[in-house]
Amino acid sequence: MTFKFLINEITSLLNDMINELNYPNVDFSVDEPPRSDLCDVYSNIAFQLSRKLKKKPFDIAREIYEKIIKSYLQTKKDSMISSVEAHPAGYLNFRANYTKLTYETLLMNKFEQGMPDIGKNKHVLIEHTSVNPNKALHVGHIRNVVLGDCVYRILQYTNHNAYVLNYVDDSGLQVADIIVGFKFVNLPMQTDKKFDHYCGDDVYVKVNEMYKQNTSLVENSRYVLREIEKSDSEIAKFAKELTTKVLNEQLKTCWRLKVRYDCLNFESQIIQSRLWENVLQAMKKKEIVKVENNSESKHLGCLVIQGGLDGEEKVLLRSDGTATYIAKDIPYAAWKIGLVEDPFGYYKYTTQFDKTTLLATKLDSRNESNPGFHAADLAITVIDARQSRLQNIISKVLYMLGASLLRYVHLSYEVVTLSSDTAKMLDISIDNKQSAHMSGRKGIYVNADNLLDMLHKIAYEAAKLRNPDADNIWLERVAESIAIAAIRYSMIKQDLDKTITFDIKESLNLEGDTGPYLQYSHARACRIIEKSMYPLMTIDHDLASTLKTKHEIALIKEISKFEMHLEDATFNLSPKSIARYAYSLATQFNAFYEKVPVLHEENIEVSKARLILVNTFIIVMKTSLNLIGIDALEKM
RNA sequence: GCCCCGGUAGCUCAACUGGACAGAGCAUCGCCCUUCUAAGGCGAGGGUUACAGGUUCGAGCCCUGUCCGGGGUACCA
Repeated sequence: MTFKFLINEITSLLNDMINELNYPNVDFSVDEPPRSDLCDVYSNIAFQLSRKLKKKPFDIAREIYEKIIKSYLQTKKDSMISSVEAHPAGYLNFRANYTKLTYETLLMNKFEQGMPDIGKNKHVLIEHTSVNPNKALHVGHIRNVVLGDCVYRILQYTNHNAYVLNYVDDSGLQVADIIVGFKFVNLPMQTDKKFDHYCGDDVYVKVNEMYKQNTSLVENSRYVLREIEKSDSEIAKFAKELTTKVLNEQLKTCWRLKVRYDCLNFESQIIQSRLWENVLQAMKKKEIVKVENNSESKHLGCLVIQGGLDGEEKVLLRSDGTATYIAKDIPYAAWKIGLVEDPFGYYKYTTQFDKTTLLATKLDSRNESNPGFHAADLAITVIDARQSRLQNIISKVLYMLGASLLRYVHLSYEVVTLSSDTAKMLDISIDNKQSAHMSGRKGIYVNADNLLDMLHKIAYEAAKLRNPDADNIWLERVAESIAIAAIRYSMIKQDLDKTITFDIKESLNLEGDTGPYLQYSHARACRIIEKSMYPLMTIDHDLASTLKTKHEIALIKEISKFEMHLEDATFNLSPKSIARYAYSLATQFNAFYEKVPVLHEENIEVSKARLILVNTFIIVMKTSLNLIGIDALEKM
């Protein structure tokens, strides 16, 4: 929060300066420098002015300093700025008033990080996970789940009225495939494996292998697909039973990762509800769709979107009348932003790990109060970049139906692939390629539960080594937290438009730039507070002025930047910003921890001030970790 | 073919959205535990930011072209 004050003060000082000196208006930056030994904040304003004024940047910087800043610093006593330099390179370099910065920053201690109201209670829906209920989650899905959950946490924290939806595609081809496995290949329903693993690892893969030899089986899947859409058919009932069973196992995996939801939306109900008809009517009215009757067209007899993106047609209803994926997604999207009335009823599906209620849609909406999910100001759909084209079509259709383009956001990210080493470990042939794409159909993936189990085991051993006397319940709990931290952090620290090359060996490393490293810095700090003999003080200016070594200032500066990164994460829907901030915060703390004694400091006043610093670090680190769903362990 | 994304140290990735000398982790090699947890810290080596032009006071970032990799372009999702 405080660092932002410094930047704001400099920005307004420079804006006033432009007016006073009658300089032309220019865009200029007020930012952090690449290295902290240069300054705390710099501005490029002299460069921007130099073109219009036809003077050298350094001369302008010096002029600004001499004519404006010098007297500003002399008169403004409560300034966050302590000194300014016109650098020969042309930059204006500012130093912060460290005592003031320290005081303001450590004051946060007092009110435990007040929530910044960025969202103003804006109604936001976040759809993520949405894994076909015919298989278990693999690491590729985890990127989606964790990304969506972190965005939820960040929006929730910044006062958005946010809800999480999980779209259950219970009537698609992938579900049809495993029904074929059970009903036509007669694979057993009974298994010792976790049921989602069994369906994905064995049934789904096996059926897809059989399709290659036995084309009549493919016909069966078409038949199954048509039957599922009739709600009262035997197949439809079986599908419901089957998908519920798989879904429940998938949810266990998500809950294990500390991911929660507000509502399950079943695809089958989107077709069966009036939702589909209403949107269809609206689309017909606006001539967005038509039945293709051109006998030359490859889409003869289908209901198509005209001029989808590049003027190409996109099929909504197949010639046999069944709906394609996008035909269900458009009404769903329209429902999200309230272009249609809510046709659904809601019932309590279950209670989740965090004691919150998970609701699910149902077709009967009589005598029910509506939980108010639909008609959001903003709908965010978390789905990978391969869906970009489809998502763009959906946006365009919503726009043609009268919605603002700003209300539907596709949060896109690149997929997760397996490194060549990992592919080899799994006996996957990749012919000299650098990585392998995962494929549920081919059985090429790293299962999420299995990965968590491996991480848990390693973390357990590591924790036991360090805490030989600890009891088993504690070790289990800590190991689980560490495993989750490792996997969550690894999924969000990269840029969204970069493929994650997943490597098992690397992911099992709990050192360096990892989630456990963040937890460790927090745990270390907690031990200092725990062992302290003094009660925690509130910062005052005298205590603040005792904190002046390099590592203290660096840590204070990093803490003071928390809200800037939170804003960045919120506006850009970017959990990465929080993840990288937390890492940098942890690094600063570890350097401090190494070089600056707290409990062993002889000067009691200094020791007390450092305790406040450590405690503030704990608060900010814990808050940051919560935002990305990592437990702030007090001991590990 | 057309559209989208990527190419930065041996490997995996950053770079505050056009600013100062391109930074971390892993791996390799050194050093630091009678001192608040060594899941840590310090140091060393490692770079023509794929390539060629262009715009700019300034380009890893913007523009054009080329090369390489991935994805999309289904009556699959």
